[in-house]
Amino acid sequence: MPRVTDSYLESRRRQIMDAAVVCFAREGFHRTTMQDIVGETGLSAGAIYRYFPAKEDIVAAIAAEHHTREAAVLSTAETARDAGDVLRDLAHASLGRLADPAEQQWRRVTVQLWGEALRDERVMRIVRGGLDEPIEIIAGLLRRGQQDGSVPAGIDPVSAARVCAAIFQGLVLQQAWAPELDIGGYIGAVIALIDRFTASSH
Amino acid sequence: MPRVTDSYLESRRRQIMDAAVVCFAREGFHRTTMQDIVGETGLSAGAIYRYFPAKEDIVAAIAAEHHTREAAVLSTAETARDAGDVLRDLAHASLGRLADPAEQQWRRVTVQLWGEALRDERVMRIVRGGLDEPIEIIAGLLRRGQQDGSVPAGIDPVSAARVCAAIFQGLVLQQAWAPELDIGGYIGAVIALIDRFTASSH
Amino acid sequence: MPRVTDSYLESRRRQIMDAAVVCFAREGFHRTTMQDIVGETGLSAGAIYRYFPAKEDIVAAIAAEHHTREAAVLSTAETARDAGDVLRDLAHASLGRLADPAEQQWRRVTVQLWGEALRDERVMRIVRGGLDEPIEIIAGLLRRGQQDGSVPAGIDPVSAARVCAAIFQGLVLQQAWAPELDIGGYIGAVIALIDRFTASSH
Amino acid sequence: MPRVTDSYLESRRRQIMDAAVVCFAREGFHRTTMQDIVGETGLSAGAIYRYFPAKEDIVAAIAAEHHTREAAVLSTAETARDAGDVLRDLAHASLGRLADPAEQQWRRVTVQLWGEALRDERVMRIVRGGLDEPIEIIAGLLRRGQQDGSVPAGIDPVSAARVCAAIFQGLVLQQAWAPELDIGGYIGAVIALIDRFTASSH
DNA sequence: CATGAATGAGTGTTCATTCAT
DNA sequence: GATGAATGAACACTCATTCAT
Repeated sequence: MPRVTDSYLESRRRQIMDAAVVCFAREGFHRTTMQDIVGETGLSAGAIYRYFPAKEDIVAAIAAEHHTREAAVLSTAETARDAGDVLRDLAHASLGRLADPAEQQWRRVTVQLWGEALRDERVMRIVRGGLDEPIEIIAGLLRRGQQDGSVPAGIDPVSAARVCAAIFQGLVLQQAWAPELDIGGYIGAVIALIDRFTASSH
Repeated sequence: MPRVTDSYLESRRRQIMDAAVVCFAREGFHRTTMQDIVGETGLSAGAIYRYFPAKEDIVAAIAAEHHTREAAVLSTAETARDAGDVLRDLAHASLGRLADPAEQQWRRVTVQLWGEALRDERVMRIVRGGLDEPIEIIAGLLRRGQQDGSVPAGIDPVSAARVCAAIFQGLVLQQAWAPELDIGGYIGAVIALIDRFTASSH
Repeated sequence: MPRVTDSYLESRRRQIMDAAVVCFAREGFHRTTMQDIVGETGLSAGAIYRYFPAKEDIVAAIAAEHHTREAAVLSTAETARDAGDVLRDLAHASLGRLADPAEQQWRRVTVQLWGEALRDERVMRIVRGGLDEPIEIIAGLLRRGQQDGSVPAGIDPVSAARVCAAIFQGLVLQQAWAPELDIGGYIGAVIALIDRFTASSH
Repeated sequence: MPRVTDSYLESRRRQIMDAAVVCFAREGFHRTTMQDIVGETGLSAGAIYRYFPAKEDIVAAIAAEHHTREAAVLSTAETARDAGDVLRDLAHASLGRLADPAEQQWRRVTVQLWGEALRDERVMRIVRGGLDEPIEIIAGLLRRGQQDGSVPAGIDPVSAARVCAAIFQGLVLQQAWAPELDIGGYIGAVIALIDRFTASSH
């Protein structure tokens, strides 16, 4: 089966990562054995090691992909529009995405990556990138908002951005625990918060 | 008429749990071996099994203790004072507690418990209790606030309470990842949010 | 079974090493699996790892014991007697020992250790010690013999000692390959060589 | 009418065997993977299996080539010249060859073949041939020497021939372990031994 | 009652070999 | 004919748990 196209190789990687996500979501990283992944992919043990040198590398690859996906959402925020509008868009985009049932497994994996980051330097780097970049972007946004008066002065923009990130992270966690959670309501509450916070004073 | 006093037994449990927290914070649940805990306690393997029938039970016991501690903070919220004041107190109490460096290890363990809850029904029950009770209390608080007009109507109190919980959870996570994080600034931002949100309109 | 005497522990080590020698002699280091050793000892896999952290450590321990045994033979040579007499004693002692059928397995293991030394620094150190020490002793002996005239001058004592070592090593190898080899005849030839070499001139 | 010439096929075999010798000398038979050989040859895994049905066959082929080379040296001994002279020539030829640094890798492989012979019947046959033939030749030589009086009577010629073989084997081993060894000195000592042993009685 | 040596199923990983392309 | 991706049995080693002492 040699002399194979790059896209073939890439699709094998996908296959393994997808299977791993299924397993990790179901059993956690540590309770998932390579045999579980082997079973889920339909490949052989050896085949998997052709694409990933170790189990940890599958975890890291998943974390990295995760990060890439999440970063895509932020690109909408880079505009120079009104801070409140951008925050509202961001809330809808990032929180709204969690309503997609197809993403359910990712949520469970995300929560585990949070813990894994504490043990695995590589995962930490990836996962912190997924936190630090949004914080920076939102802090910049708030700073600009403070300059044009749409955001209250006297607040540390980075801390406020951390609160925004927390609102996202907390929802990820809560939804991982209770998938039936009312995301629309949650978004509504967040929007109300933003409205109040960035309310143009009369 | 027990051969040894209850307090003796309890202190042994403490000793094991404390050692386990040290190990779990350092290496994670799954990378921590019973031998690690044995080494950290100075007890024998057999002795530990006298107090906990299985490794998972140590995890569960730690989760339960965790929950108990956290619940204590909430007791201050049960008063009938002004919603904004209670929220501010709660923010100071619950977030401020994270500034205590002695609690650092717990934070790392907490993040892991979040992931463990997804796999262990017992841990899930405990850990969700630690989320659902605060949500209920805060939702009640907001409901009362909406009645007396100090909280904007038209917001789902439970969703808003979830946002409050998220603000706490997100900080726990962010601090586990970066212990040097500026908690004072974070609290400031949260207080500003509460101020705006519960601002007495007039 | 805890609180066990040192001699108990020591006898377990022996048991494992003896079993390993049987396996290594039969199948070689690399073709011997830990399961083979488990089967031969009657112990469990885990038990073996309590005494030796890795398979390589069993090999190293065997090499070390080997070396100790061999070194014992040399102690007879340290006397200040006539060089020829000492060489003859040494030939009888070291070569004669190979006639013991109980040592048969060791021979096969020895030959494998020779190759293993090329890959394993630890084994090399041990195994070279088993060569360098005898060479030094015999070279000293020959040097003294040259001074008192019982050994021909004009020969490099270290090189001659290497030849002596080779005569031993070669027999080990040849006997490993053909256990039925006539050791008595071999010793006879060696003794004749020594006689001629150290012939009292008159 | 082969599609490719025999010499092409033969040169492919050479290429593989040369690469294998490099790998075997570096890592030993068992630690060398087929991938190592693939990497060293630049051929594909499949290609190698066209020339050698199994890894063991590469080892066997190397052993056979080894034997062929060594046997060539012996051809000089078949003359009917004086036993002492032939032995001296043989010593120079066979031991002197070891001084060639280009042969260094072979020495390391040889020592491993010795151990491998104990496990692999095919290797044993080849490698024992490399011992038995010289022994036979030298024993014959000594026997003739005993008849014409140039070699002391009363010594078993086969045993003495074994000692000669041992002197060669021991040097191979010692040099594999310490390539910087003084071969000239060693040959000097051997020649001195032969001189004494075959000294024309007068 | 405490101990810690023993257990053994299970783990992640390797690698000689095959065979679809 | 050549390729190299795939195979999968086998490997060294781990570790939660037990129980003889």
